[in-house]
Amino acid sequence: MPKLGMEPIRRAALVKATIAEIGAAGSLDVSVSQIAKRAGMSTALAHHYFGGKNQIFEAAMRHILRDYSTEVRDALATATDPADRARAIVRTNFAQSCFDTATVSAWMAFYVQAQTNPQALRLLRTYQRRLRSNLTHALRSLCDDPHGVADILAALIDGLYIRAALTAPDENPERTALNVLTTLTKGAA
Amino acid sequence: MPKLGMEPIRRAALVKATIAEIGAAGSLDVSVSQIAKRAGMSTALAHHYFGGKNQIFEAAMRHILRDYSTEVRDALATATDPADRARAIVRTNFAQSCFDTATVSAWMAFYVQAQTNPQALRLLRTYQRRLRSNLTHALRSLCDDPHGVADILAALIDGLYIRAALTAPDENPERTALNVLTTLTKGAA
Amino acid sequence: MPKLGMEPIRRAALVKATIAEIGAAGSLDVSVSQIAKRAGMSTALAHHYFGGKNQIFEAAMRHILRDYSTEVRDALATATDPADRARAIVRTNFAQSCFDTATVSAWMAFYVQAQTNPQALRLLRTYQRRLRSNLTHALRSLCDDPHGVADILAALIDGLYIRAALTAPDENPERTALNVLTTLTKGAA
Amino acid sequence: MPKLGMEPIRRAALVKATIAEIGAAGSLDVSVSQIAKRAGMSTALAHHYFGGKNQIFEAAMRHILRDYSTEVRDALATATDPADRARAIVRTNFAQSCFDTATVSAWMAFYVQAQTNPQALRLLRTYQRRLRSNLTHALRSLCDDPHGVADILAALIDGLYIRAALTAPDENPERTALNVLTTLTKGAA
DNA sequence: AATGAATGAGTTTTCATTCAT
DNA sequence: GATGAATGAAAACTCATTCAT
Repeated sequence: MPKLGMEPIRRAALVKATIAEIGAAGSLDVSVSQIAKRAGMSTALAHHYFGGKNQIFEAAMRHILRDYSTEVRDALATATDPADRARAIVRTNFAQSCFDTATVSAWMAFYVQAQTNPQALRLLRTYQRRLRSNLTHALRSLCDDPHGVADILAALIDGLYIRAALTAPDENPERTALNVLTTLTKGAA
Repeated sequence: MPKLGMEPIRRAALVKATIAEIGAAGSLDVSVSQIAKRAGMSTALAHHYFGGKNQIFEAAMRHILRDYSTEVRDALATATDPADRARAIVRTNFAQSCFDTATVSAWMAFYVQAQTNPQALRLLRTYQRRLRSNLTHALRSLCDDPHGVADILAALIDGLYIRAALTAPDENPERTALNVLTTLTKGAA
Repeated sequence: MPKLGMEPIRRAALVKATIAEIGAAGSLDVSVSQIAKRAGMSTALAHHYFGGKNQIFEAAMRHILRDYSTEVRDALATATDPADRARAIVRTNFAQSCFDTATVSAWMAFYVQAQTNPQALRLLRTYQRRLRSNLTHALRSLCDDPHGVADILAALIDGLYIRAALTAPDENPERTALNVLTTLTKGAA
Repeated sequence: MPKLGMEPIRRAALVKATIAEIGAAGSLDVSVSQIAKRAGMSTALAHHYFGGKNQIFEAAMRHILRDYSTEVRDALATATDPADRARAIVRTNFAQSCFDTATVSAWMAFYVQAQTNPQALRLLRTYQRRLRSNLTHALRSLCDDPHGVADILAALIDGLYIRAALTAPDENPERTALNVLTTLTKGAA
């Protein structure tokens, strides 16, 4: 009895398995074989549904970004005023989920991939554009140069994140970022 | 044709070739075979002089960090007052040499490696400690909380660097960083 | 051309090829590549089915021991009284099949491997335990110290085998062993 | 100042190192590089003095056999009557020195090599001929068939040695062999 | 007498991918 | 829809051997 409509289920399973394996390996050095095994299917099927290893990875990356976007949107939805919106964006970027081994690995892999894989570069740009746009919007009424301050905060968030994720897990990057937010908005936030 | 004392020459050639290959590949997915060929020798000799692939990579990473450290030291040597020292540090981090394809790739590879390779993590920490220490020292007389400001600036530098290197080559990260430096030191810088 | 259920076929082919190669080489200095070629498949497939070189060897060793055990069992089945059983055991150990080049090589390789490979040591011990137990059982009613005589006969069999296999192919080790058997059982056998 | 007459010193050092390495490895899987390092010289020199790996091994084998022969000769020299001579030969074959890891490994390696290396086969035959001849001589006045009994004892010694060396280090092979000697000489020994 | 330099050929092992069923 | 079978290509690494010095 051939099952119908398996495609989305299989694809989701593979994406999930890919992220898990990346997390376990700490890098993209993960074989299709490992992914397929974790997803409970043959490598041939993985290829059938995605066409190749790169496409599996791309789907996983997209998935991670989509998750991230959803979290940001949810956080923004509960915020009541501009200052709150700005703080919510900052907080989302340092939520526990962002420090999952798999997420960290995927993020670092993004940076590597972006140098050679146009698809990955596009995704990374999408993320950065969205972050900047969200921040600019929130800062509009809080300071004179929302664009400029958004650029600063966005870079600061990335820099603090890398340090916290890789080399300084004990620090409190969220507080630091919020402090800078306050400073750059002259307390308006 | 000198036949003795080849070891340092070969090692240097391999390190140089490694960095070049990393730059060309945009990642650490580079084989000893490629490196050895570019360095003009057999893979056997590469293994003979370094013992293994990892050690070749480590030597290359150390080389990059040493170059970076030298540039910082030189820049600091020409600075005349604290504010100048702080600005010099910032500028060095956005010098042209930092945006060589090979350097960018190595830097991103660092982030990936740091998650699983203790040696790489140690090197990354060394870099970050040094940057923070240099900044703190320069900021001592320029603001109330030199440690805190140094942390912010260090993270900001990393974040701006990644963006400039990967996704926004046209912007002027140096100016942005210098502006923040001025703001956080209340113009004292 | 059957395409399913190849695993047992391939494994058997590899074991057979391994024994043949060991025989041809006269030692365990045999590459997976040689084995796979003789078995008519790629090295990748050999690894796929066995996991690694050591496991291929282990399977081959087990196969040889299993063959030997079968021969002993068959010989014992046709014996009618204790004395006959004892003589059957001795004869089996000097049967033509024991002097196949491949078998001899595998046996000598066993001795070498036993020094460092616990798996090989275990197999060797299994063989020796079985031989001793079979002999003891057969000798029970034939002499006062079946255990002691079994130990002597077992060692004698091994010693005579090595000499016949390696350095004295013309002698008649079987007769010598049977003579000792007669002497030590005071003619009861 | 080129040293003269180094050849015998170097050769002896290499032979000693070879035996030590074989003992450490438990097999002949020992590289010239390891041997040369242990002997304190370059691989090139090892080749210079011996011509190749096989010749180094052969020299090591010859050395082991020479040592063994010396021990037998010394033991025979102190014996006073035929029975004592026979017992001395047996004892020498189970002396502590015969159970050194290196000696055991070399001995097992002999068996393997004898199958393909004529040189090794010749050495092995020399050992066996000598053992048989020594035993026959000692047994001449102790039993009716000294040749036959010598063959039995020689094989028994080898068989007991292998078992003691590889799989049953706790047993007392010497006593067993001496018992058989007594039996086969009807107590004359 | 001695060695550092160098390599070609070979080792085991892994993997993305294809295909017949 | 799903998979076992199969492989070519490549990876890292090792080693006996040669040669110029």
